[in-house]
Amino acid sequence: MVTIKDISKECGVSPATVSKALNGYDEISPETVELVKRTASKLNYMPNAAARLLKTNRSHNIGVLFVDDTMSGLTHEFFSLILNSVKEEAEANGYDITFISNNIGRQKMSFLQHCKYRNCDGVVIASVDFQNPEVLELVRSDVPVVTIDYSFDNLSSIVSDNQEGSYRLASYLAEQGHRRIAFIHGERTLVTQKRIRGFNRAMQEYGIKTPPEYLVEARYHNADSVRKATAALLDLEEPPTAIMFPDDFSFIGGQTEILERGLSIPDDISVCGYDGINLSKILNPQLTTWYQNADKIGKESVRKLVEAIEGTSVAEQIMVSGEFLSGNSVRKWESK
Amino acid sequence: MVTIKDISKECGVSPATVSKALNGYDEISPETVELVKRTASKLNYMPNAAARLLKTNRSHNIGVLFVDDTMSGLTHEFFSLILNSVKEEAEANGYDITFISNNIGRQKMSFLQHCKYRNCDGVVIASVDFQNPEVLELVRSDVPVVTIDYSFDNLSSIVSDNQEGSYRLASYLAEQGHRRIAFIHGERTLVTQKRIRGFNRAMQEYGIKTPPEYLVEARYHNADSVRKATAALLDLEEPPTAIMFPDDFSFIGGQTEILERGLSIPDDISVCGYDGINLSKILNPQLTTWYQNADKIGKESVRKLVEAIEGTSVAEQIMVSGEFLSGNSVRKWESK
DNA sequence: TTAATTTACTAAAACGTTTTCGTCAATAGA
DNA sequence: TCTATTGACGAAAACGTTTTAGTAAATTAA
Repeated sequence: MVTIKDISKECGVSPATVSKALNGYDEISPETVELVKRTASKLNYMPNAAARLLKTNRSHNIGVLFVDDTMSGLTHEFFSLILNSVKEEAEANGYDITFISNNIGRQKMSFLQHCKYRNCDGVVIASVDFQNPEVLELVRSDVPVVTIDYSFDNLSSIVSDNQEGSYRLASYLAEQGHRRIAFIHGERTLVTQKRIRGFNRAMQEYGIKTPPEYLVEARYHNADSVRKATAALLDLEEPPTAIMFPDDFSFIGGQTEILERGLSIPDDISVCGYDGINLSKILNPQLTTWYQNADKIGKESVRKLVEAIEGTSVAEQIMVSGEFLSGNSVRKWESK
Repeated sequence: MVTIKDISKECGVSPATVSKALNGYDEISPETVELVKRTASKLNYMPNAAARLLKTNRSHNIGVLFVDDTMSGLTHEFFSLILNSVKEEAEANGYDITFISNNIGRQKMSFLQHCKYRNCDGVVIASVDFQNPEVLELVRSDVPVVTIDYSFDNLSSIVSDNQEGSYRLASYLAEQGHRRIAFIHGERTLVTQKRIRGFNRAMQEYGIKTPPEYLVEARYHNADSVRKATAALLDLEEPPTAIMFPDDFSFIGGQTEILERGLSIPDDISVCGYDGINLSKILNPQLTTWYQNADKIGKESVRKLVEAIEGTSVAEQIMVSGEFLSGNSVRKWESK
């Protein structure tokens, strides 16, 4: 391993000078800087992140806390997209990312402990149970934190405009003439509440009375659970003519149920999803859905986090807007 | 930050003793060990990974090198599954994972340099271009490496049984009476070659002559490209009665083409995928496919890597077997 | 000319561990 | 009883950086 000392010997200057030359201090003469940099690259020098961290207390590492137990974290396309975007933006800023978990080796440690252990400069939190005591401990600690789709006081957060999304989808269905619109929503998180609010607002604006049976809970990203919810809706005496699904992926569960009953989309029943992931575009029929800008969500959260780490950033709640994606899964409904 | 010194003061012993007590050296009396451990947890002590690394040269960090440019790395369900499994097995062994990239901050650095910078104890490589000079540099370096689905001499590798997979799928189609079987395969990587070999072997065993047009190249995980390949097959004078697709996800592209031509699966045409990801199970009709044990692939690669890091492991090529997943996408074909 | 400032550099401490080599007492062996 | 061994611990160096507080020479100011 080639160290600063090797360079200092090769150049005939002190290690301190090498360090300063490499880090752009202005008290080193241009010729020395030049010499040091050249020999550094000649020797293929790489600074040792650990040694640097030990002195500076900056690891250039940001922690990522995504889903704990539900397991669908890395395989959930929407979150994969966010993760990917977080990774890229972090790297662009000179940071690596570390997954924060709470069982490393045989030793149980809390999320916060894991962060301290790895000296994370900050953490991006998404898709976890925000009531979890360990998450709260982390949030309230001195580690800079940015949350996605959930907001704490005094902390920056990036939220997708969930209310707008479901509002627009529901409005669209109403505009197409549907009056019996059901909404299969996910578990009752904050995100879900926003979406329900958006749905309700649309219903109200179009003067549509929605029977309570039309609002049914299922599990995000879970085709089975959504299939059952769909079945329940289709079994109603007055089944809906349009269904809004919790997300694009789980919609496929509903689709299965619909097709197996000999119904067709969109002739017999109109549907829309949520997320606007790749999958939604290649399904047949192409799914009408709401695109969430995962890329922007990821980038913005890293941007805010780096601000929080490096400077004095003021806590801010950033709303990332989405986009209506029209497919072929909704048809005009003629009122009788 | 609470350090070993704090504990040593609290206990009235030297830092050396604390370190030894905490790390289970046998030269410390049981009472002292007990005392040290108790005060450590009382003070909520966490060792500083960087300081430890500096002395021991072990970061307890393993690098993960997945896809560079193609971008479909984290959003590719199959690789997500491997990544997830790698992460879990790593954590179970006391390691964190770090994504290896070659542009961190504004500074361009090679994969190897990134590994050195972060002091990765070892690296798992998958789904990259194994001819890439930077990848080769890493592979040939002194950093322990395990590769997935590609083998180098003197290095451990974990490979999925690709030949067997496509052999079994093709055989199944033949057994169902199909004689015009096409294979849309991915880019010509080693994996693809194995799959083609498996396919050919089955054709040979069943005495089926496959015209060259029946073997067509498309891009993995790319619905568009696969759709075009499908169109080409259906445009043939003698179109196939069964098509094997490169993977479950991209099959959807083919499905779109098939449905748009008014054909139905499996009545008019039989299909099968590859991977056996979640998606394949919820599609309608359920896809006949080959399940690759991503979980095992991930776990085994970490197991071998940890062996390579910690002890003297002998380089070994581990074959992970898959499983035939029968769906409803193939029908018996009556020969005329 | 002398004093003050600037320029370009260095010595050395520090970050939090681990580990080698002692040391000193207590115990065992002869 | 005297020596050899064992047990339990500590001092201090080391890992590779960064950074503070210098210092000596060169330059400028008075």
